[in-house]
Parts: sequence; C-alpha cells; structure tokens
Amino acid sequence: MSFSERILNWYAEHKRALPWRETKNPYVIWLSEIILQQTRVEQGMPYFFRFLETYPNVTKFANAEEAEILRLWQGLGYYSRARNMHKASKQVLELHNAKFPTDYQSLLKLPGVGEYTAAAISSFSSNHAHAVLDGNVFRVLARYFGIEEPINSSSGKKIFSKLAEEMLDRNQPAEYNQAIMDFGSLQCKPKNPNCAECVLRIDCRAYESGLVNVLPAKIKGKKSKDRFFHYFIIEHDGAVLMSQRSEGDVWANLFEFPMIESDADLNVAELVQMEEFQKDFGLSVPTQIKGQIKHILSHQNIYARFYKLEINASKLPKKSHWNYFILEKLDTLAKHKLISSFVEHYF
DNA sequence: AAGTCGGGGTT
DNA sequence: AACCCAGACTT
Repeated sequence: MSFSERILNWYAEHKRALPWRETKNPYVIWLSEIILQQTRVEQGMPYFFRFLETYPNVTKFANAEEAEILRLWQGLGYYSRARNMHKASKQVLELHNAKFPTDYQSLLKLPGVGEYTAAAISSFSSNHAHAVLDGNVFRVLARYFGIEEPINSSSGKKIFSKLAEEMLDRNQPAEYNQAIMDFGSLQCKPKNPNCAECVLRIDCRAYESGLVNVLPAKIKGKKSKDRFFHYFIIEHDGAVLMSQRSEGDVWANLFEFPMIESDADLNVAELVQMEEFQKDFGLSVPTQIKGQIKHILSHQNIYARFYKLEINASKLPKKSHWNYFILEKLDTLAKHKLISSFVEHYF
C-alpha cells in the first residue's frame, strides 16, 4: 500500500472531530488556521468559537475596530496575527468584493497568510492540490524518509517542501492534508511516538535506523535573554494610568502600566535612583505590591515587579502613550498576559 | 540565514 | 529546562 493510502486508512479510523472540519467556508477556515498557527488545538478552540460568533463573516471582521479584535485575541499570543487578520479582511473587501479567495496565489498575498496557511485554506475549502507543511508534516516526512537535514534550515525547507508536494494525494488533497497532520499529531508524536502500532513502520527509515528520537533535526536558536520590568500602579479619581506599548518590541500596541526596564534586578532604593525614574516620577516613593513574577516567553525571561505609586497627577509628564482609564474600562483594553493576570487579582 | 513574535502543554 | 505547537515576517 502506498504512503498516502496508509495515512488515509489510519485517518479514517483515528480522525479528530474538529469544528472547522465541518465547513468549506474559506473565511471560517482562515479564521481557524490563523488561530492555530503555533497554537495547540485545545488552546485555540475557545478563541475560534468566540471569533466566529463575534464576526460571522469577513465583512463584519473588516468593519470591526482593531482594538476590539486585539481584545478578543487577548491571551493567545503572537498578537501580530490579529493585526494582520484585520488588514487581510479589509483586503478581501477591497480586492475580492468581500468574497474570501480560495486560490493559493491570492491567499498568499493576504497579510499573515504564508505557504502553510495558503495551502490549508485552498485545499480544505476547494480541494485544490497544495500540500500543507507544518510541524507535523515535517516530523512525519523526516522520520519516514530518514532525512537528517534540519527542518529549519533553508535547504531543509526546500527539500521538505518538494517532498511534501510529491507525497500529496492529488485525488483527495483536502483529506490527505488533514490526515497527515492528524497522523503527526496523534501517532508520530514528537516524544514517545506510537511506533509499536504504526502503519508506516515497515518502511520507516528512522525506525529502521533507530533515529526516531533524533528526527526531525533542528538548528537550535539563541538562548533566552533576561529582562527586568518595573510596573507602576498610578491611580487618580477611580482611574488608572495605562501605557500603550510601542512597536518593534514584544507585545506591540498592547496596554500595560507605565514601566521602567532595567538590565538587572533592582531593589526599591536602586530603582528610585534611576535617571528615568526621577525624570518621570521625581521623588515619589514606590511601594512594592508583591514579589517578583517570572514570565517566560519563547525567547526571553521577563522578571516583573509591581509597585503602587502615590504621585500628584500634575507632577506627571505628559506622554502620548499614557492615558487614564476608569476601572470599568480597564477590562476593554487588550493587555498581555503579565498585565491581565495582575489586573485580575488586584482590581 | 538568523532573529523576532506569546502562551501553554509535555516530557 | 528543553522542546513543541495546523508559522509568518523582518532584518
């Protein structure tokens, strides 16, 4: 039996029932695919339902405020996905007369839609013959063919991309694409794959050569950097001073409290000596609210401290990214996890 | 080709 | 602590 036949047979028995598999609506599939980029199915599922309910079609999405979309996206991470979705939805209104495209090339032009997502939407919605290549497919192919080229190298991407297209079942691209991803996710897992009962085992090169736990090979990235954030809770007349993060750094455009970053951890005495502190807050003395919180991201470890700061409003500098919000409005702002968690138990 | 962009689960 | 997740984009 061929590779794709075995994958499809396995899929017929083990497929997951996922809500976005019930539709061929490219808008709904796009919604699910963007949400699922680098995101587990279980984590993305509630967001998928929330977005579909709030924006039932691409026109509703395009006409929404970006701030509202970001708030709905809150907690999911990689927030540029939400901003790109808004741009993409507007592009669909203007260039495609509000009819969501299904052809690979048009999809590829949408912000936030890369080769994987274009292949996914075009195949799932219209059964177009484009092979998906995500983390699952990389793993299945690397192991089955015993390819030791790193999957995140330039040459590796070319090799696997070509191979994925060759293996695609062109008679049923949509079904095959779903099948190989489920196979990678449930059967050919990163750790402890179920080789004991695997339809590919008889000619799996990695199994044959004992490389299952080595493949796929990957070039290691840089080590995480440590950053130290000091947040200041400044309240006046039932309103809290919030700051909107700039672009070009983590959590672009999201809201948080005014803060100062330092190269190393500081105690209060060292903090108030910082030039930046004195420039913004003068001789005010911060009162630490709780202990240090460690917030781990893929590429940086953030150590945060929160302080209450009593200061006369007239002594604060005016900054375009600083604004007061009454407590009731605080919930409507899109905040990153570090801040939303704090707000949840503090206010 | 390498770096950046989140949050959470698994091992 | 390391790795990974229905990746895309910038430098």
